[in-house]
Amino acid sequence: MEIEKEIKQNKFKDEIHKLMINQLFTGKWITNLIAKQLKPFGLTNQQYNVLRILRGQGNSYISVNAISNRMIDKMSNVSRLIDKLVDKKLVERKVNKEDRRQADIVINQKGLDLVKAIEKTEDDLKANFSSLTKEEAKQLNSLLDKLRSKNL
Amino acid sequence: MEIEKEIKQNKFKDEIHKLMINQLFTGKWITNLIAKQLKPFGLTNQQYNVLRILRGQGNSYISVNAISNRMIDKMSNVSRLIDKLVDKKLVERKVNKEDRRQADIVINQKGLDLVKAIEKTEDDLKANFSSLTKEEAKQLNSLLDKLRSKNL
DNA sequence: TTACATTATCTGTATCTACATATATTTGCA
DNA sequence: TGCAAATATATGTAGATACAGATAATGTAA
Repeated sequence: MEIEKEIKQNKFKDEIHKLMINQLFTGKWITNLIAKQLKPFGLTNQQYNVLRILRGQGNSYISVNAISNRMIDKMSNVSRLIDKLVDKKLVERKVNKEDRRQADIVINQKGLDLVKAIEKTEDDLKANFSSLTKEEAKQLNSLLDKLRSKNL
Repeated sequence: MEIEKEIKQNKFKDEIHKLMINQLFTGKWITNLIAKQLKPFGLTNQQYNVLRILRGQGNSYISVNAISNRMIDKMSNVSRLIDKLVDKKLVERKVNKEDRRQADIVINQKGLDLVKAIEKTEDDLKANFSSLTKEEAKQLNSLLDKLRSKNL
């Protein structure tokens, strides 16, 4: 549906204004789709994001700060996010030997299994994006990248 | 910056996967820009969204439900959002005469003044989007609309 | 080596959010 | 009419989030 109908607004001040709204709306739309996908697994979007980052590290440990830099949503309290994952016994945390300020985080087998199980539902999620051709998706990606590139 | 660099991920499973991440990231980016714009005025993004919807109604009252339908983020607790705006004396709420279940909301002069003051800072916000031509913005808008249109 | 700045993480707090449920009112129909 | 269903909004609760500041360890320079 066109953004005008989604939020019942029939005119925008200009194309940029419309783009902002459209972008916010679409971002929220995807966030909700993912939240629905994750709900049966008891994970929030951010927790899942962290688990996938950790899986990308394989067996090697990674600091809280490094996780934060890789997150889609670079929020301030990755600590408490890790707390939750530790509580759920999906990841392990220990103090770094060389730098005792630093926490070393690693995903464990239970965490890996969970990520794998969630990925089995990826097709259902992707079905929501079938309206674009691969070429259009590519074009959209490059426009989004360009949008964020301030050339002031 | 390309999304790969923003989140330090050098490959994505496919174009759709990349698009999801890119979209989420860009949505968050805009949300944060707006939050920063609004901070000096003591409003959250959602509160501002409601104020603008109310301004669009002029002097006529509008129900909580109708506000919710027009919001970018159709959250469940518009009631408490209105509470905040009433506390700040920016809007007024009264019971509808014909249907006593319904709350009638209207923006007042202080609310209108605040919206106007915020709009004076719009140019600063828009400067962040100067990297796209009007034509590209249009193209992006139509791709986003198409993205959300499930053709299953 | 001691003091100060820096870095990495954690915690306190207020607020926001999602979800379920409650309350109040109105509608529709037997 | 009277009563169940539907509707509109509000509230309770657990958890998430943003922001400021605390804590602890490390780096650095006199």
